[in-house]
Order: sequence, then C-alpha cells, then structure tokens
Amino acid sequence: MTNVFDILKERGYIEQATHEEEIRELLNDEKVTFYIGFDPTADSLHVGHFIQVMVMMHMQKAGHRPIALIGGGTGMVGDPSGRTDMRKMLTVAQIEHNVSSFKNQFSRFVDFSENRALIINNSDWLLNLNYIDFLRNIGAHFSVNRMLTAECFKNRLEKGLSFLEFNYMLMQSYDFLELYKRYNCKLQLGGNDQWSNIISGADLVRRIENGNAYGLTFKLLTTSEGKKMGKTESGAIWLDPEKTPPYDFYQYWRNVDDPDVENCLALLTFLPMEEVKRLGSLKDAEINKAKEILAYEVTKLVHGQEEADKAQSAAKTLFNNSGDISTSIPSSKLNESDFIKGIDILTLLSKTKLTSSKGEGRRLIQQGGIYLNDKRIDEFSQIINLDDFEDRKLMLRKGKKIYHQIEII
RNA sequence: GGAGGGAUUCCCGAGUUGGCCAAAGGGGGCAGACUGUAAAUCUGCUGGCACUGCCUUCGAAGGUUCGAAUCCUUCUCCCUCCA
Repeated sequence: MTNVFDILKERGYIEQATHEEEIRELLNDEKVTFYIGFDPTADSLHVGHFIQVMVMMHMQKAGHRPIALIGGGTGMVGDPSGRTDMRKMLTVAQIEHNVSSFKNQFSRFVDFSENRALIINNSDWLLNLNYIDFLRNIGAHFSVNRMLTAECFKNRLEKGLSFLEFNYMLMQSYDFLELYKRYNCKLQLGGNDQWSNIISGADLVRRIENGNAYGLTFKLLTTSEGKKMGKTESGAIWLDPEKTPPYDFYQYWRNVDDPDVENCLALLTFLPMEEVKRLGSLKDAEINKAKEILAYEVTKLVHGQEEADKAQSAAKTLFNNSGDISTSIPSSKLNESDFIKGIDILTLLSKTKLTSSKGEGRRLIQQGGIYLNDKRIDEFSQIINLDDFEDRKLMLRKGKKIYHQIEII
C-alpha cells in the first residue's frame, strides 16, 4: 500500500514539514495519532477547514487516528496569525454554540466510532490553568526574542498586538503537549498559517517530554494568483447548507478559474490522480467538463449524493435547458393573492433578495441585467401578475447566472 | 499618567479659508459587450426612497450659523513618543 505521506504529497497538500523523512517513516511503520486544531470562530466549518478535513479522511483511511481538537479554550484568546487586526472577542455562549456545531459537522466526514477518531475540546485543560504554574512550567520554555521573529507576529508588530493574543502560541503549544501525554499524539497538522504555532508545539513536547513530536502543514486553498479561495462578497463558503445552499456551493466550484481546476480536484476530491491530471489538462471549452466534475464531486462529499444530483440537474436545466427543474434552485413561494392585482418588478426583486434595494433593481433594469422567464425586462415600472406564470412558476434571473424561482402557493 | 496625531461612504483614501459635498481617486463589487456558467479586456453603475425632488450619512452627543464632513464644547475609541 502506498504511504499516505506520498499520497498527500502527490495531491499537493503538503507545504512544510518539521522532519520530512522521519514523518514519512513514522506514517509507514505505525498507526499514528495526530491532531488538527479548529478554532470555533463561527457556527459552521467553511471551505478552508474542509481541506483539513480532507486530510483527516486520507489519514484515517490509511489507518491513522485523527483527533479533531476544537479550540473552545484557545478560542477565548484568538489566534493572531494571518490577521492584521485583533479578532473580535467571542462570548463564552457563542463559543459553546460553535463548538457543538463543529462536532456535528465533523461526524459527517470522519468516523468517530470505537475511538477510530477523537473529538476533543481544549477547554478541558486550558480553562482551569493556574497562571503561575503555567508560566513556570510552560512559559519558561519560550523565548520572547524568538517569538517576535516568528512570521505570524511580524506584521502585527507594526499594527499592534495585545498581550492576550501574544499568548496564543503558548496555548496551542500546550495543547500539543497535553495530547501527547494523554493520547500519545505525535503529529500536528494544520494550514500553513499555523507553521509557527506548530513548530513551537513540537518543540515544547521535545523539551519537556523528550518525545518525538512532529509537525506538518498544508497549503492554504488559494487561487493561482495567490488569493484566498472559498470567499465571496457575501462571505465564506460554508459547509452548513443553511448558510450556503448546496446549489450555491455547487456553482462556486463550477465557476473556479481554469488554472485552479486541477488543484481543487486534487485537494477536494478523492478522484485518482491520473484522472485529476487528465481533467486538469483539458483545454479551452473542454475544461468545463472538469469543472462540472469538480463541482459535483465536492458537493457530493459535503452534502451527499442526493443534493449533488439536485444541484447538478438544476444547473443543467438553467444553463443548457436540459434535465429536470429541481427544487434546488433558490426559490420563494408567494401567495396567489399577491399577484392578482399584480406586483411591480422592483418590489418583487427586493422580496426575493435578488436586489438589496429598489434603487439597485432600477439600476440593474436600466442596464439590462434582469430577466423574467428569460426575457429581458426594460421597464422598471413593469407589473408582474398571474399572466406571467407558467404552471404557477416564474423564473427571475439577475445577470447571467443568478436565478430565482417564484412559485405560487 | 504626560505630550502629540487620528476617526470620512463596502475597503483604502482625498476633502477641514463653512455653501459648487451624497462627498475626488483607487480597490472591490454588480451589470452590459465579448466568451466557455473561465480569464483578460472595454463600457456603465455603485447610500435610501414616493428619483428633474425628498430623506439619512463623514466616531458619539450637544452648540454656533440662513447653511457644517468642514467652526466650538464635551465624550468614546485608536495610534505614536515619553514613564
């Protein structure tokens, strides 16, 4: 069987390793308990987290034991890495709520039965630490001089860094130590923005326990231009279908830039690498096929086959006029009475949230960006009534690809 | 604690001899053209509404004035230097 390290490397996950060869051997020789930390800063995981989840799945498949460490304790402090300003402080209640949402989502991807994987909250040990003991036992091993040179603090040195956040690195390092002691966890994985925190953790385990601790970081999901992926204007792409509907989720991947297709396939699907490479090398309009597969596969992993099918057939209907109209197109149901007298288009647009104001609707119509049943609307005084419905349904479109179905009930 | 500097529309950032400021410019975003539901490019738009007009906005609250982002007072927050 192929070493999972090689698989991860081939698929392009790995960015940096503390001891590349040793880690490779370790993963080959024994069942390793490893962990990845997740700070509960929101009530759902997003696409950025998903890449870490993918790694967990790969590792678990190879027989290793993942620990999903939820940062109920570190979340109280806030990680300054990759931030130019201080994070908002979350309330204790918010954090607890987020922790439970995370737990739910993990169990969809990772098998937690019979201790094949663990989910642990670092509040278990962080919340009751004694300040003086902690300083003496842990703090003594950290050099401020060295910490200040760490990448994750550098730009914050110019912008300002609170002492609270400065401690984050110690907290995370201490997590590693605890997990090492409690579960013989030898390896910490994480996004590359965690590199400083990870090496300091491995270092701490080595100093205090004289143990073999390793760290490995993964590429962040970025576009070929280096921009972070998984964000849109309306915010992150969430794994929670309530926050990002499966159809939108599907469309996000359907629309990735050409040069990013191969990378996304490798990182976010389990398709064999030969297939990934073949799809990634398609040229011109052909690459649309690869994008369809990408969108379908990722949606299937995250939301299940049924939702993926729905999203795909909805997309095909809307863009190619083939396939079945499906419930997965964003839609609203309105009362028949609303349309007996008729409702003006601007009001309808804001009702469906397609536009955030009537002014915006007016502008879009002037510019020819609003379509009703595929016919461009050019009067913003247009009244919509029952005659515009076919089979009690009506399709609104904003721009080229944002659809909204209205159904009469 | 002391001395200075700052807070402007989604973001950055002009504007502070009071009216010509819904507020330059850039970024981002949205739409149109071109396309492959891609990128690049070009064009238009980008506070709200009952849209040739009205309303709300320039950290917060008051004040001066016919009129304030611009002047005065108090407050809040941020930054820099000093301890």
